[in-house]
Amino acid sequence: MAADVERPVIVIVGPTASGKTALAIRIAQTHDGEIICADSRTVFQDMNIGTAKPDATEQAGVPHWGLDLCLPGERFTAAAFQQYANERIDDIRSRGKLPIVVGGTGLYVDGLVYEYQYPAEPSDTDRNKFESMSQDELYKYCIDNNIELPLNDKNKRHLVRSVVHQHVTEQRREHIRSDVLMYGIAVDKATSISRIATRTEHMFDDGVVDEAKALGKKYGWDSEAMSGNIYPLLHEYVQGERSLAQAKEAFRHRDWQLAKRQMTWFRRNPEIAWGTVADIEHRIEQMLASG
RNA sequence: GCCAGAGUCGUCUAGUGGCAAUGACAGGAGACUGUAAAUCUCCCGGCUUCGGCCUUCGUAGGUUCGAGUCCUACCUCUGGUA
Repeated sequence: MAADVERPVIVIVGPTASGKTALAIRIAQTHDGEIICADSRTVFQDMNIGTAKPDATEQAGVPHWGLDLCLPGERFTAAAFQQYANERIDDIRSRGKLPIVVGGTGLYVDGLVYEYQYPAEPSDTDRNKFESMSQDELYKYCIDNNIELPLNDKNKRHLVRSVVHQHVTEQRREHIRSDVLMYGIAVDKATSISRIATRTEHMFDDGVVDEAKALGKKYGWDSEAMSGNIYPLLHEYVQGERSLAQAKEAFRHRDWQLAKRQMTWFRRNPEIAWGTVADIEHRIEQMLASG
């Protein structure tokens, strides 16, 4: 047991299309590892091509966790991910394997790595009540009930949080799990854009459009899970509001914007060791060899 | 050739005498603790001792205290027409 605890949790982050998955798989293959995906979209079943979820052959025999955990339309939260990931880590270690967390969802990664203390969740009806209120109403509710406003009081989701967990203020990122090693894949703009372009073509060839159509039909285009970057524009394409070329262009653009937002999140994290895929692979190899 | 209309910040766009000039998109920075590929905040002509200063709305003139807005000419584009 003690020996297991010594094994680090390797966390690999990076923007979309940076090559994290392939890197993680290589590490896992050579070091008897198992992958936990920290991704808020691949948790959904049926969303495969559009989320760049690795399929069975791509997984190359490496166990992947965190995929297909729920149905689009179901609620899957950062807190749920934290709990799930911790269970997986414990399980993987108990079997003597190396846990590798791979993620593009900053909140999921932070929740796990900084051990966010999620306050007790109120009943669904309470939460639903507040979520059905408008931003203005929530703002007023805070004022009227003397509830501390969030930093960003125009952000509905943050307002809901303030109302639901009145006055709960957390210590922000004060400590990090001691058993975690974080690596970030740094990609320059030109490379990122060209990788995204290539992947976009592959996704269209693989049938993202048909997949999106099926998803729209089955779960509704307005489903929260379908709010992800690419689906609204695919919806427009399916309805004939834009040409294939325009759809692809918009697709690449949205993906690139996502990549930038992801980087904004990761950049602030001082624990991340940045480098190219080769750099990181090398460093991880060395660390594992000496450790 | 003539008649009409149009030329505004990277793009589209508001603006008919008080404007560094509307909105959107793009771009940049940032936030983020229960759906985060979400949602939201700030910046976005230049300079600034932050009070301002300078340069801008096709080009060149003109009228006016004052012009993106009015007048003249020219250039370009779009419709119409011997």
